[in-house]
Amino acid sequence: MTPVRSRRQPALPFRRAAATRRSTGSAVVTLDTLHDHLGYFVRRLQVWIFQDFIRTLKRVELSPAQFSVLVVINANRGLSQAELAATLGIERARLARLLHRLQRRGLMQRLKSPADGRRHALQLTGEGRALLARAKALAVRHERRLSAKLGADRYHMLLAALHEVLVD
Amino acid sequence: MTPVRSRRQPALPFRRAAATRRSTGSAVVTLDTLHDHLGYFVRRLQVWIFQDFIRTLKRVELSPAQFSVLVVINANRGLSQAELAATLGIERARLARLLHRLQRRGLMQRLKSPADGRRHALQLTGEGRALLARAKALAVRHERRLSAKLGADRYHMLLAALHEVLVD
DNA sequence: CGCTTATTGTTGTCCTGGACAACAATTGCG
DNA sequence: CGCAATTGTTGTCCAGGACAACAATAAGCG
Repeated sequence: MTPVRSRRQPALPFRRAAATRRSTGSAVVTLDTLHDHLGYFVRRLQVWIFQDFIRTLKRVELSPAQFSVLVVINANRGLSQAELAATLGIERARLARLLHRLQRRGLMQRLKSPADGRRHALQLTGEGRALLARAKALAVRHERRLSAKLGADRYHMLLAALHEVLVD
Repeated sequence: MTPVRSRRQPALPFRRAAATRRSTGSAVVTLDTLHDHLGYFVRRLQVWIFQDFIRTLKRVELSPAQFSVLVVINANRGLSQAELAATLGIERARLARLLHRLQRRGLMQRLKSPADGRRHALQLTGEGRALLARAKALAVRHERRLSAKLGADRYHMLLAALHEVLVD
């Protein structure tokens, strides 16, 4: 039940000598208690992932957020913005501006829902689907690089664990 | 090896019925290939962690970045800003402004390094150490909540895995 | 020693993103 | 009908990442 300080790790500050070794050689900086904060490492990993993702999808000029938006619209044609925002955990306000840019690029359309005058039925254009196909192929490459960084075993373990926790 | 099964678009994959169920009841939105992207889940987890961390440390008014800065300074007295920035993966420019605020709050000091006139030797003030102590106690509570959300087993697994990957 | 290069901290600027409020149009429902 | 809720939109504020420029200082090298 005690989250910090599992039984696997001997009490505490002994191995804490496991500090970050700088490239300068002898200089050593201790992370101290940050070692016991999962959020710190999750953030570091997330930064790495985003940087690699952006670099890999440079050719199609899609940010992680834009990519996820296109994927979900493509898989759920006619989706409303509120549903999309709730699904991806994006704010409605931000999604509106995000879609505006994608629409100006000719990647998707907002159709007025015949049943509900407030809703926009979202769908990709042909161009959007074509770009998304290219983007998905690049995203696979990114994912492979991530798997290589983590090690295939750890990669699958993490994916399974987070899937189990976050997919309701 | 292949992390993503690139499939065409049969719109609704079979087992992909593991879609997000909206509170509205019947409406189901598919994440499609996002299920195969670790970055998506890492980001969702990171958002959750930061929100809980900020809420938990509300009393001491410390952001995750500020907290990490104080922890590392406290554990490495006399550190320079460049070293601190490199350790935490923060940009020098951003760290300068960040420290400015912490200094105005009286939590830390920049002392001129006697050996090197360019460097600032960073150290916490008494007030800073006191606040950090309170913050650490709160951070432990946050960590417990995170462990509860993930499940203690998964929590320790994730921490060990990321530690192994990201601590060089 | 002098000259050039590197490092350190700082400031400015641009842009993305999260958070929140307000609003018009539309729908749902008592 | 009349009022509350929903949807999409816009405005604003602020944290944060990225990048350039700069002065002060140090280090390397002839």
